[in-house]
Amino acid sequence: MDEPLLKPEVDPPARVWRLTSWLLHHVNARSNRVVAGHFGRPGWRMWYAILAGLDQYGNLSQAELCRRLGIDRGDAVSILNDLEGEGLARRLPDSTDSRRKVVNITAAGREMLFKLDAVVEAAQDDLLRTLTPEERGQLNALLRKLIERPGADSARTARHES
Amino acid sequence: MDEPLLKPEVDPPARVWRLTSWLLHHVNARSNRVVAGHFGRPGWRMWYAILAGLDQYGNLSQAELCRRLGIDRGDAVSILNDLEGEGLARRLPDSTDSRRKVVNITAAGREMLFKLDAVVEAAQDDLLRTLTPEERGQLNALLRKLIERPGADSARTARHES
DNA sequence: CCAATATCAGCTTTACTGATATAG
DNA sequence: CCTATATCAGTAAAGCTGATATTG
Repeated sequence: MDEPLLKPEVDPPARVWRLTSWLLHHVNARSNRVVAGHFGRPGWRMWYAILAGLDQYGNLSQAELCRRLGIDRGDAVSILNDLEGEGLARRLPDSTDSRRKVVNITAAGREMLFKLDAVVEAAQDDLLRTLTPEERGQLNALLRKLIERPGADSARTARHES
Repeated sequence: MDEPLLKPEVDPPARVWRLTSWLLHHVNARSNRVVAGHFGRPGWRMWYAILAGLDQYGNLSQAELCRRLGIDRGDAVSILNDLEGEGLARRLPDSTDSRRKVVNITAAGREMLFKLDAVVEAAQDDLLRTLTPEERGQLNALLRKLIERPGADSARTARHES
Protein backbone atom coordinates (compact mmCIF):
# COMPACT_ATOMS: atom_id res chain seq x y z
CA MET A 1 0.00 0.00 0.00
CA ASP A 2 3.04 2.18 0.24
CA GLU A 3 4.83 1.37 -2.99
CA PRO A 4 6.11 4.37 -4.88
CA LEU A 5 4.06 5.52 -7.84
CA LEU A 6 7.10 5.22 -10.06
CA LYS A 7 9.76 2.62 -9.37
CA PRO A 8 13.09 4.31 -8.72
CA GLU A 9 14.65 3.05 -11.94
CA VAL A 10 11.90 4.61 -14.04
CA ASP A 11 12.94 7.81 -15.78
CA PRO A 12 10.27 8.96 -18.21
CA PRO A 13 11.43 10.84 -21.31
CA ALA A 14 10.87 14.58 -21.25
CA ARG A 15 8.31 14.21 -24.03
CA VAL A 16 5.90 12.23 -21.89
CA TRP A 17 6.69 14.03 -18.68
CA ARG A 18 5.28 17.20 -20.25
CA LEU A 19 1.95 15.59 -21.05
CA THR A 20 -1.07 16.01 -18.87
CA SER A 21 -2.46 12.86 -20.43
CA TRP A 22 0.61 10.84 -19.46
CA LEU A 23 0.53 12.16 -15.92
CA LEU A 24 -3.19 11.46 -15.67
CA HIS A 25 -2.70 7.94 -16.91
CA HIS A 26 -0.18 7.06 -14.24
CA VAL A 27 -1.85 8.81 -11.36
CA ASN A 28 -5.09 7.13 -12.34
CA ALA A 29 -3.42 3.73 -12.58
CA ARG A 30 -2.10 4.17 -9.10
CA SER A 31 -5.41 5.22 -7.66
CA ASN A 32 -7.01 2.17 -9.18
CA ARG A 33 -4.41 -0.12 -7.68
CA VAL A 34 -4.67 1.48 -4.28
CA VAL A 35 -8.44 1.22 -4.04
CA ALA A 36 -8.44 -2.30 -5.45
CA GLY A 37 -5.85 -3.25 -2.86
CA HIS A 38 -8.01 -1.92 -0.07
CA PHE A 39 -11.21 -3.51 -1.36
CA GLY A 40 -9.80 -6.94 -2.08
CA ARG A 41 -11.75 -7.80 -5.19
CA PRO A 42 -12.33 -6.34 -8.63
CA GLY A 43 -15.25 -4.26 -9.69
CA TRP A 44 -15.18 -1.87 -6.78
CA ARG A 45 -15.66 1.17 -9.01
CA MET A 46 -18.96 -0.02 -10.41
CA TRP A 47 -20.06 -1.36 -7.06
CA TYR A 48 -19.41 1.98 -5.49
CA ALA A 49 -20.97 3.99 -8.27
CA ILE A 50 -24.08 1.85 -8.39
CA LEU A 51 -24.56 1.68 -4.64
CA ALA A 52 -24.00 5.42 -4.40
CA GLY A 53 -26.50 6.01 -7.18
CA LEU A 54 -29.09 3.75 -5.58
CA ASP A 55 -28.58 5.42 -2.23
CA GLN A 56 -28.89 8.92 -3.60
CA TYR A 57 -31.57 8.47 -6.24
CA GLY A 58 -33.27 5.23 -5.30
CA ASN A 59 -36.04 3.43 -7.13
CA LEU A 60 -34.87 3.96 -10.66
CA SER A 61 -35.10 1.53 -13.53
CA GLN A 62 -31.81 -0.07 -14.52
CA ALA A 63 -31.65 1.91 -17.73
CA GLU A 64 -32.29 5.19 -15.99
CA LEU A 65 -29.74 4.41 -13.31
CA CYS A 66 -27.14 3.61 -15.93
CA ARG A 67 -27.89 6.77 -17.84
CA ARG A 68 -27.37 8.85 -14.72
CA LEU A 69 -24.15 7.08 -13.87
CA GLY A 70 -22.89 7.10 -17.43
CA ILE A 71 -22.23 3.37 -17.48
CA ASP A 72 -23.20 0.66 -19.94
CA ARG A 73 -26.54 -1.08 -19.41
CA GLY A 74 -25.12 -4.42 -20.41
CA ASP A 75 -22.25 -4.20 -17.96
CA ALA A 76 -24.58 -3.22 -15.16
CA VAL A 77 -26.58 -6.43 -15.51
CA SER A 78 -23.88 -8.75 -14.23
CA ILE A 79 -22.88 -6.36 -11.47
CA LEU A 80 -26.46 -6.07 -10.33
CA ASN A 81 -26.59 -9.87 -10.36
CA ASP A 82 -23.63 -9.90 -7.99
CA LEU A 83 -25.07 -7.15 -5.81
CA GLU A 84 -28.39 -8.92 -5.65
CA GLY A 85 -26.68 -12.25 -4.99
CA GLU A 86 -25.02 -10.75 -1.95
CA GLY A 87 -28.19 -9.09 -0.76
CA LEU A 88 -26.90 -5.57 -1.35
CA ALA A 89 -29.51 -4.57 -3.90
CA ARG A 90 -32.98 -5.69 -4.97
CA ARG A 91 -34.70 -5.76 -8.34
CA LEU A 92 -38.46 -5.35 -8.28
CA PRO A 93 -40.89 -5.30 -11.18
CA ASP A 94 -42.19 -1.86 -12.09
CA SER A 95 -45.96 -1.94 -11.66
CA THR A 96 -46.50 0.77 -14.26
CA ASP A 97 -44.19 -0.59 -16.96
CA SER A 98 -43.46 -4.27 -17.04
CA ARG A 99 -40.37 -3.87 -19.17
CA ARG A 100 -38.66 -2.12 -16.34
CA LYS A 101 -37.17 -3.37 -13.13
CA VAL A 102 -36.89 -0.93 -10.29
CA VAL A 103 -33.62 -1.29 -8.43
CA ASN A 104 -32.96 -0.24 -4.89
CA ILE A 105 -30.44 -0.65 -2.16
CA THR A 106 -30.86 -2.88 0.90
CA ALA A 107 -29.74 -2.31 4.47
CA ALA A 108 -26.76 -4.57 3.83
CA GLY A 109 -26.08 -2.59 0.71
CA ARG A 110 -25.94 0.58 2.72
CA GLU A 111 -23.51 -1.05 5.10
CA MET A 112 -21.33 -2.05 2.18
CA LEU A 113 -21.58 1.47 0.86
CA PHE A 114 -20.31 2.83 4.17
CA LYS A 115 -17.51 0.30 4.14
CA LEU A 116 -16.61 1.39 0.63
CA ASP A 117 -16.76 5.01 1.71
CA ALA A 118 -13.98 4.26 4.14
CA VAL A 119 -12.00 2.21 1.64
CA VAL A 120 -12.24 4.86 -1.03
CA GLU A 121 -11.52 7.63 1.43
CA ALA A 122 -8.38 5.86 2.61
CA ALA A 123 -7.32 5.45 -0.99
CA GLN A 124 -7.71 9.18 -1.63
CA ASP A 125 -5.60 9.99 1.40
CA ASP A 126 -3.02 7.52 0.26
CA LEU A 127 -2.98 8.88 -3.26
CA LEU A 128 -2.96 12.52 -2.23
CA ARG A 129 -0.55 12.08 0.64
CA THR A 130 1.97 14.52 -0.82
CA LEU A 131 -0.56 17.33 -1.34
CA THR A 132 -1.72 19.90 1.18
CA PRO A 133 -5.46 20.25 1.76
CA GLU A 134 -5.41 23.40 -0.37
CA GLU A 135 -3.70 21.60 -3.21
CA ARG A 136 -6.18 18.75 -3.02
CA GLY A 137 -9.00 21.24 -3.38
CA GLN A 138 -7.26 22.87 -6.32
CA LEU A 139 -6.75 19.56 -8.04
CA ASN A 140 -10.36 18.55 -7.62
CA ALA A 141 -11.52 21.93 -8.88
CA LEU A 142 -9.33 21.71 -11.95
CA LEU A 143 -10.44 18.18 -12.74
CA ARG A 144 -14.07 19.17 -12.33
CA LYS A 145 -13.53 22.06 -14.64
CA LEU A 146 -12.33 19.58 -17.24
CA ILE A 147 -15.41 17.45 -16.83
CA GLU A 148 -18.03 20.13 -16.66
CA ARG A 149 -19.22 21.17 -20.07
CA PRO A 150 -18.67 24.88 -20.57
CA GLY A 151 -22.25 26.02 -20.22
CA ALA A 152 -23.37 23.46 -17.64
CA ASP A 153 -25.04 24.16 -14.31
CA SER A 154 -21.98 24.99 -12.28
CA ALA A 155 -24.06 25.28 -9.13
CA ARG A 156 -23.21 21.63 -8.48
CA THR A 157 -19.71 22.62 -7.49
CA ALA A 158 -21.35 24.54 -4.68
CA ARG A 159 -23.97 21.91 -3.95
CA HIS A 160 -21.37 19.20 -3.45
CA GLU A 161 -18.83 20.98 -1.26
CA SER A 162 -15.61 21.74 -2.99
CA MET B 1 -13.55 15.19 -31.39
CA ASP B 2 -15.85 17.63 -29.73
CA GLU B 3 -18.12 15.35 -27.76
CA PRO B 4 -18.74 16.44 -24.19
CA LEU B 5 -16.86 14.60 -21.50
CA LEU B 6 -20.08 13.74 -19.76
CA LYS B 7 -23.26 13.21 -21.70
CA PRO B 8 -25.91 15.73 -20.65
CA GLU B 9 -28.10 13.10 -19.01
CA VAL B 10 -25.29 11.95 -16.74
CA ASP B 11 -25.59 13.17 -13.18
CA PRO B 12 -22.99 11.54 -10.98
CA PRO B 13 -23.91 10.97 -7.33
CA ALA B 14 -22.31 13.38 -4.87
CA ARG B 15 -20.27 10.49 -3.42
CA VAL B 16 -18.32 9.97 -6.61
CA TRP B 17 -18.20 13.60 -7.60
CA ARG B 18 -16.15 14.25 -4.46
CA LEU B 19 -13.51 11.70 -5.38
CA THR B 20 -10.27 12.67 -7.01
CA SER B 21 -10.01 9.09 -8.22
CA TRP B 22 -13.37 9.25 -9.96
CA LEU B 23 -12.54 12.55 -11.61
CA LEU B 24 -9.15 11.23 -12.68
CA HIS B 25 -10.74 8.16 -14.15
CA HIS B 26 -13.07 10.09 -16.38
CA VAL B 27 -10.68 12.79 -17.45
CA ASN B 28 -8.16 10.09 -18.28
CA ALA B 29 -10.70 8.11 -20.25
CA ARG B 30 -11.45 11.19 -22.30
CA SER B 31 -7.84 11.98 -22.99
CA ASN B 32 -7.33 8.41 -24.17
CA ARG B 33 -10.26 8.64 -26.52
CA VAL B 34 -9.17 11.96 -27.91
CA VAL B 35 -5.62 10.89 -28.68
CA ALA B 36 -6.76 7.56 -30.10
CA GLY B 37 -9.19 9.44 -32.31
CA HIS B 38 -6.44 11.63 -33.66
CA PHE B 39 -3.98 8.80 -34.18
CA GLY B 40 -6.38 6.39 -35.83
CA ARG B 41 -5.12 3.13 -34.41
CA PRO B 42 -4.55 1.63 -30.98
CA GLY B 43 -1.29 1.43 -29.11
CA TRP B 44 -0.34 5.06 -29.56
CA ARG B 45 0.66 5.42 -25.93
CA MET B 46 3.32 2.74 -26.10
CA TRP B 47 4.43 3.84 -29.56
CA TYR B 48 4.90 7.33 -28.31
CA ALA B 49 6.61 6.33 -25.09
CA ILE B 50 8.98 3.94 -26.82
CA LEU B 51 9.84 6.27 -29.68
CA ALA B 52 10.35 9.10 -27.21
CA GLY B 53 12.56 6.88 -25.09
CA LEU B 54 14.59 5.74 -28.07
CA ASP B 55 14.97 9.29 -29.26
CA GLN B 56 16.06 10.60 -25.90
CA TYR B 57 18.18 7.73 -24.61
CA GLY B 58 19.00 5.69 -27.68
CA ASN B 59 20.97 2.48 -27.91
CA LEU B 60 19.56 0.72 -24.89
CA SER B 61 18.75 -2.95 -24.54
CA GLN B 62 15.06 -3.76 -24.60
CA ALA B 63 15.05 -4.61 -20.91
CA GLU B 64 16.78 -1.40 -19.95
CA LEU B 65 14.47 0.64 -22.14
CA CYS B 66 11.45 -0.96 -20.53
CA ARG B 67 12.83 -0.35 -17.08
CA ARG B 68 13.27 3.33 -17.81
CA LEU B 69 9.81 3.64 -19.31
CA GLY B 70 8.17 1.56 -16.60
CA ILE B 71 6.50 -0.79 -19.05
CA ASP B 72 6.38 -4.57 -19.26
CA ARG B 73 9.16 -6.32 -21.19
CA GLY B 74 6.76 -8.84 -22.65
CA ASP B 75 4.40 -6.21 -23.94
CA ALA B 76 7.25 -4.28 -25.51
CA VAL B 77 8.22 -7.21 -27.71
CA SER B 78 5.17 -7.12 -29.94
CA ILE B 79 5.20 -3.35 -30.15
CA LEU B 80 8.84 -3.37 -31.16
CA ASN B 81 7.92 -5.96 -33.77
CA ASP B 82 5.40 -3.51 -35.17
CA LEU B 83 7.77 -0.58 -34.98
CA GLU B 84 10.49 -2.58 -36.68
CA GLY B 85 8.02 -3.89 -39.25
CA GLU B 86 7.21 -0.33 -40.22
CA GLY B 87 10.84 0.71 -40.26
CA LEU B 88 10.48 3.02 -37.28
CA ALA B 89 12.95 1.20 -35.04
CA ARG B 90 15.81 -1.25 -35.41
CA ARG B 91 17.01 -4.11 -33.23
CA LEU B 92 20.72 -4.86 -33.41
CA PRO B 93 22.69 -7.53 -31.56
CA ASP B 94 24.75 -6.23 -28.65
CA SER B 95 28.37 -7.09 -29.40
CA THR B 96 29.32 -7.23 -25.73
CA ASP B 97 26.39 -9.35 -24.49
CA SER B 98 24.68 -11.66 -26.92
CA ARG B 99 21.56 -11.98 -24.80
CA ARG B 100 20.79 -8.34 -25.45
CA LYS B 101 19.43 -6.51 -28.43
CA VAL B 102 20.18 -2.85 -28.74
CA VAL B 103 17.20 -0.87 -29.97
CA ASN B 104 17.30 2.46 -31.71
CA ILE B 105 15.11 4.76 -33.67
CA THR B 106 15.27 5.27 -37.45
CA ALA B 107 14.79 8.43 -39.49
CA ALA B 108 11.25 7.30 -40.28
CA GLY B 109 10.76 6.66 -36.59
CA ARG B 110 11.74 10.21 -35.83
CA GLU B 111 9.26 11.45 -38.40
CA MET B 112 6.56 9.37 -36.78
CA LEU B 113 7.60 10.76 -33.43
CA PHE B 114 7.14 14.29 -34.73
CA LYS B 115 3.78 13.36 -36.15
CA LEU B 116 2.80 11.92 -32.80
CA ASP B 117 4.05 15.05 -31.08
CA ALA B 118 1.47 17.00 -33.04
CA VAL B 119 -1.27 14.45 -32.43
CA VAL B 120 -0.64 14.34 -28.73
CA GLU B 121 -0.30 18.08 -28.52
CA ALA B 122 -3.64 18.57 -30.23
CA ALA B 123 -5.18 16.13 -27.81
CA GLN B 124 -3.84 18.09 -24.83
CA ASP B 125 -5.29 21.30 -26.22
CA ASP B 126 -8.58 19.59 -26.80
CA LEU B 127 -8.65 18.08 -23.35
CA LEU B 128 -7.53 21.25 -21.57
CA ARG B 129 -9.62 23.59 -23.66
CA THR B 130 -11.53 24.93 -20.66
CA LEU B 131 -8.41 25.74 -18.64
CA THR B 132 -6.30 28.87 -18.81
CA PRO B 133 -2.56 28.46 -19.40
CA GLU B 134 -1.99 29.12 -15.70
CA GLU B 135 -4.46 26.46 -14.72
CA ARG B 136 -2.84 23.98 -17.09
CA GLY B 137 0.48 24.62 -15.45
CA GLN B 138 -1.07 24.18 -12.01
CA LEU B 139 -2.66 20.92 -13.01
CA ASN B 140 0.56 19.52 -14.40
CA ALA B 141 2.45 20.60 -11.32
CA LEU B 142 -0.06 18.95 -9.02
CA LEU B 143 -0.06 15.71 -11.00
CA ARG B 144 3.73 15.67 -11.02
CA LYS B 145 3.73 16.18 -7.31
CA LEU B 146 1.62 13.07 -7.01
CA ILE B 147 4.03 11.06 -9.12
CA GLU B 148 7.28 12.26 -7.71
CA ARG B 149 8.36 10.28 -4.71
CA PRO B 150 8.81 12.61 -1.74
CA GLY B 151 12.60 12.67 -1.61
CA ALA B 152 13.27 12.36 -5.34
CA ASP B 153 15.42 14.66 -7.41
CA SER B 154 12.96 17.46 -7.95
CA ALA B 155 15.36 19.24 -10.25
CA ARG B 156 13.61 17.47 -13.13
CA THR B 157 10.65 19.77 -12.75
CA ALA B 158 13.08 22.55 -13.61
CA ARG B 159 14.94 20.55 -16.24
CA HIS B 160 11.79 19.81 -18.19
CA GLU B 161 10.12 23.18 -18.29
CA SER B 162 7.02 23.43 -16.21
C1' DC C 1 -44.58 -0.21 -36.84
C1' DC C 2 -41.27 1.96 -33.97
C1' DA C 3 -38.89 2.70 -29.44
C1' DA C 4 -37.34 1.22 -24.94
C1' DT C 5 -36.05 -2.33 -21.57
C1' DA C 6 -33.29 -6.09 -19.63
C1' DT C 7 -30.32 -9.50 -20.96
C1' DC C 8 -26.67 -12.11 -23.34
C1' DA C 9 -22.69 -13.08 -26.27
C1' DG C 10 -18.71 -11.45 -28.13
C1' DC C 11 -14.81 -8.34 -29.07
C1' DT C 12 -10.93 -5.04 -28.06
C1' DT C 13 -7.40 -2.79 -25.36
C1' DT C 14 -4.43 -2.78 -21.59
C1' DA C 15 -2.04 -4.76 -18.16
C1' DC C 16 -0.21 -8.53 -15.77
C1' DT C 17 1.70 -13.51 -14.77
C1' DG C 18 4.17 -17.43 -15.93
C1' DA C 19 7.09 -20.40 -18.89
C1' DT C 20 11.02 -21.08 -22.00
C1' DA C 21 15.51 -21.18 -24.41
C1' DT C 22 19.69 -18.84 -24.38
C1' DA C 23 23.62 -16.62 -22.60
C1' DG C 24 26.43 -14.17 -18.77
C1' DC D 1 24.22 -22.64 -10.11
C1' DC D 2 21.99 -18.53 -10.35
C1' DT D 3 20.66 -14.45 -12.90
C1' DA D 4 19.32 -11.70 -16.95
C1' DT D 5 17.53 -11.36 -21.54
C1' DA D 6 14.11 -11.73 -25.25
C1' DT D 7 10.21 -14.08 -26.39
C1' DC D 8 5.67 -16.33 -26.13
C1' DA D 9 1.24 -17.91 -24.10
C1' DG D 10 -2.40 -17.11 -21.29
C1' DT D 11 -5.34 -14.35 -18.22
C1' DA D 12 -8.10 -10.74 -16.19
C1' DA D 13 -10.50 -6.27 -16.00
C1' DA D 14 -12.99 -2.58 -18.28
C1' DG D 15 -15.30 -0.82 -21.98
C1' DC D 16 -17.90 -1.25 -26.10
C1' DT D 17 -21.00 -3.33 -29.97
C1' DG D 18 -24.61 -5.97 -31.55
C1' DA D 19 -28.44 -9.21 -31.09
C1' DT D 20 -32.59 -10.91 -28.72
C1' DA D 21 -37.33 -11.33 -26.63
C1' DT D 22 -40.56 -8.57 -24.46
C1' DT D 23 -43.35 -4.72 -23.72
C1' DG D 24 -44.96 0.28 -24.37
